[in-house]
Amino acid sequence: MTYAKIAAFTEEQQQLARVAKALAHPARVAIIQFLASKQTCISGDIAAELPLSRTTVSQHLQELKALDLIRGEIDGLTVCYCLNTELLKQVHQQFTGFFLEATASPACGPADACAC
Amino acid sequence: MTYAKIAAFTEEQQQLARVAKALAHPARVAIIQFLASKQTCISGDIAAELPLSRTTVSQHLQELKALDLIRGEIDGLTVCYCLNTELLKQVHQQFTGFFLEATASPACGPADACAC
DNA sequence: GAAATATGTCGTAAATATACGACATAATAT
DNA sequence: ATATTATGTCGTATATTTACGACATATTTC
Repeated sequence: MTYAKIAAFTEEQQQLARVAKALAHPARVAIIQFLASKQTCISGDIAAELPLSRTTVSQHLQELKALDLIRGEIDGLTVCYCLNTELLKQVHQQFTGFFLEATASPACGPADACAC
Repeated sequence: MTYAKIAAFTEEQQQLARVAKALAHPARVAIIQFLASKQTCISGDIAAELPLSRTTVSQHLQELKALDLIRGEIDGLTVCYCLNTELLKQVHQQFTGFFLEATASPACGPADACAC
């Protein structure tokens, strides 16, 4: 009965954690950066740019696609991936809200600790 | 020889992924929000606020502490945790840079796909 | 139609993460 | 000194992630 107490948290917390998890591997960060750098939507030869096997890259792509952060359209033989910039903007706002909340309080300084 | 190809990515990508990973579980998001909500730095009775055992919460706290996102000072019997707001601000900027980069290109719209 | 090409899916091995009970430790209280 | 309290650490069971080779599928190209 171990594991998966995730449902006990708020939907907001779960949502933030889900997106954070999508960014929690350098390969997925790199994929998003790569897609952003290309004006045209590049197909799965993304794999050629990364130090990972094609299969593994495909797996990472599916994870990003599952959250709808990226989209893929079949174009003949190749698949054309692109960023869902609308969603990414929403996610950015979500993170910003979280960080503003977290950095609002003075709390403890950089080197010293707190004084409770 | 499987696993851990992480070193092959840039330090920037690894750093972003590391922080994202720290936020990749709702419990850790909740912990940060809880610390932010309290003016005083609350000790480990954070566990009482979360639907998890004390041990598990302690584990999550250690993960956040390992990245220096939170700090803990021993105050007699209790440990006084607090947010490292300075670092959180830096992390916020880092995420903002990433998201701005990712949302800069027009790419594909919300419902339609890309046109390569 | 057959060969080549681009992808996705499946199976699987190894590494990590999650969750918690049982102990160990240290400090306060009695 | 002893009991109580607050924490951390260890061990361990289970779930998930990461990584990749082997196949299956679909689409061009010849």
